[in-house]
Amino acid sequence: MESYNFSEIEKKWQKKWEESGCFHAVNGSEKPKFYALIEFPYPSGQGLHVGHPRSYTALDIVARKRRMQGYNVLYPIGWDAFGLPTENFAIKNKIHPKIVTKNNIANFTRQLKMLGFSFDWSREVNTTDPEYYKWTQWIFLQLFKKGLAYKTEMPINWCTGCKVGLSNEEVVNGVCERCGSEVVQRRKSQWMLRITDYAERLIQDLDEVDYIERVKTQQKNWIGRSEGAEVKFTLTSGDDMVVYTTRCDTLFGATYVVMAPEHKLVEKLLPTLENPDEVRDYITLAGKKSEFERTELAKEKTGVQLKGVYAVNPANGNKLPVFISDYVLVTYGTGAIMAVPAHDDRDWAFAKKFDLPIIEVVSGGEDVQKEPYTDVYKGNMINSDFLNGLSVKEAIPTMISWLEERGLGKRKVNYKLRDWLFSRQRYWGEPIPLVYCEKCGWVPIPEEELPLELPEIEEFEPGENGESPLAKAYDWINTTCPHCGAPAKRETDTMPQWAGSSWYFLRYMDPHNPNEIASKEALEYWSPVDWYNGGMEHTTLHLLYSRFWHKFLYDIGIVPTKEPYMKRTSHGMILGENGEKMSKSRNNVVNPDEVVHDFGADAVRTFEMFIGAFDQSTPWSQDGLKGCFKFLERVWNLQDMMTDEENYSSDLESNVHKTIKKVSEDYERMKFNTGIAALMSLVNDFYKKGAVTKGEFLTLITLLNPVAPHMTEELWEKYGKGGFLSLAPWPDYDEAKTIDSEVEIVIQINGKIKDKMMIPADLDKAGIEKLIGESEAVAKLVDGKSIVKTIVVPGKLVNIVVK
RNA sequence: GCGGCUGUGGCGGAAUUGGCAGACGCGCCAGACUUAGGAUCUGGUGUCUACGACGUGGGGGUUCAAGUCCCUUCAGCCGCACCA
Repeated sequence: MESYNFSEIEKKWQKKWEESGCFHAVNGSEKPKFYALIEFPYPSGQGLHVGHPRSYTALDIVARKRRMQGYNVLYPIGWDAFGLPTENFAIKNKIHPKIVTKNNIANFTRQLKMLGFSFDWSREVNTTDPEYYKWTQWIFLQLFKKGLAYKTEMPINWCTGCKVGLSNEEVVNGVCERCGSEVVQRRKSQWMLRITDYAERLIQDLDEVDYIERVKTQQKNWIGRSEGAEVKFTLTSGDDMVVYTTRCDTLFGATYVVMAPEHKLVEKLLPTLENPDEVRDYITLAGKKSEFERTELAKEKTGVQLKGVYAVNPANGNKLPVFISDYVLVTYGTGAIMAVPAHDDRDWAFAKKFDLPIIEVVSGGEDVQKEPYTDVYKGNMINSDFLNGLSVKEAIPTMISWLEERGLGKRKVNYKLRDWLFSRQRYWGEPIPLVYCEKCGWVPIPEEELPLELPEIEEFEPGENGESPLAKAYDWINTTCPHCGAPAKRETDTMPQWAGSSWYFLRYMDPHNPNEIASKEALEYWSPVDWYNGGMEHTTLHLLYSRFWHKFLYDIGIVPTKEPYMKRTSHGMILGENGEKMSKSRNNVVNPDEVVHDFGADAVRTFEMFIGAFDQSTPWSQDGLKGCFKFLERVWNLQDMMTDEENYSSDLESNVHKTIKKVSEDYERMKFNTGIAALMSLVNDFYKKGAVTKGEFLTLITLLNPVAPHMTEELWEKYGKGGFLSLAPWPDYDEAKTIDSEVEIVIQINGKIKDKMMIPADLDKAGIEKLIGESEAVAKLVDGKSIVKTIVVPGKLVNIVVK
């Protein structure tokens, strides 16, 4: 027997799989479908990270197993290739981003193929391919036509390094998520998508899908639904000021009101105030601060009273002072609040600083002059007129009804979610397919003109004034209005990277269709994605955005399901050997090329699955990888002790059936580490015995195939039943044979283990008790003490409680 | 501050419904085979004051029985962060 030459074997089978097209999914098949999806990678210049194969191998195992179980499996791959790193690299090195992307994709392709994933490469998509982004643009046009895309001037987060507007999500601790430069506020006209219209459905429909709980929680937290009420306060100036509150039960405890500095009413009131200059100064100051600074300085509350005006508390007619303060956000609720310092931390801090009254209206706390009492739904109402004595839970609806009857307020649901900033002043993104005409306004380009391709330009740098690089492509910009024919200009902003990844899973279903996103039949057959695995870092934004687009496509009759993904799981990170996150600066990066070269793809795949619990972060270990390589070698070397016997041997039969069951279940539950451990145990059993039957060996390599496909294909070719092992049937097990006839039970005295005993597995409680009663060993253990009681757990243990 | 996750041998980690803590792997120790071994095979390996006792971050509780359930506390990681 020749030794295990993994590099030769792996090349051989990768070639055979590719040439045969055995992993291609079939449209219009009679078989049941299974659609497994991994997050398509961003082809960065650094090449594959060892984290990528963790996710890809996991779903590869599930996909391969399902294929062997007779499913028509779609396991596709593609490239999320627009985006800033490529563009920045292009600018720095004066290479066209198109070329950079092409090179990076070539490298990623090589690396992915080297790892032997059963991707259907014939369906590869690339978000930067005009034939792909044609449909990204098409979806945008439908959003525009339905009024879900709109342009508005608004303060944006401006990255001083990338010179690009960022969404809130892309600003981390006041700096750009990508380049780390300072982010400042700027006003700019931007395209927005009305994701907020879908907020409620994005929460509600989570009930219909099988996402791991923490993903659902994160989606819900991000959308941030809150139930409360809008309450109208009339000002002494005669104006109405509406506040939003979730605690309208505390209305009697309101001792002042606050508006955001940007609130429209402030501007209006300014001329009538006693202190307009002071107020104006404060507004200017607040406007200069970035959102980060405003939140960063949260400890110290600031604000200015609008002198000369008061707000009338609708509950009791009290006149309350009116403030502006930047602790109130203009973007949430109504941009104005009623302050109840006794029962809100922020209001309390503000009241203390400005020496405002603090009135307790909910009992149950300590002295509210010393600290606010903020527990929700606890305590009873006091100092609150008709609410007195009610619990908080009762008081809220009572107050809302009272307000509604008098036209002073109404029930209101608010969301933290804001509309999606969809414009980027960048070159390397999908052009927004709209034209601005002086007469007609924003006009969509005719669908038959899609794709609107990116113009070829020389300079990709964004302008200092924040203009898109496309603004310099004069020939491209200047066009005619599709509506009236007058001279018009194209939109020069491009779409964010999220755009192409919001619908790519649909394109895989029918990737070469020139007429539609995908054919109706393909969408009907493949939708929804059965199982989507990806990183926790994408569980808020990418998932939310793509669910939003999918719901929109559902609404306009394109896709057949409300939700795109039936099941979502997440993998943990692979850390450096020192337990820290892998990074160049920490010098702990593991290069997939090197480890595959040294130990082979099968060993790397096996190790990445064996390394630890799939959803948990775990450090890399070169020794652990070696151990998995050794395991594969032990499987390979079993050839030497293999007999011709086709059946399982009688002494190991039960073991084999148990292993089939365990491995089948563990792969489905993503407990790959314990599944592989079971295979290792079985191999150890063969070694202990010094023999393995051919039947046992073939079952072993079939179970191992999804994890280590190359080596097992090679062994199947030598000993198996012909064809690809990857397409051979998954082994069955006989439930009856997984059950032992005799089991070992534990004898405990007062909960301490004293002895063990083999008994027939089907013995019931009474039978066991009888057996124990007759046992001399047990009698010795009890030794004259009186038995208080005996607990019998069939098949597990007997606990004798003695005195 | 809010939300979520995690604490188990020297290390990575196992342990359906409370029922033998430490599966499997690494590392380490010993033996076999070897000219040799950073190869391979076999055996051992939680701790201790060791025929017994103690052990799942700490403290308390429920139970015949707790890594698992309850209360409390500490530490670390991740996400959000003035959202009224």
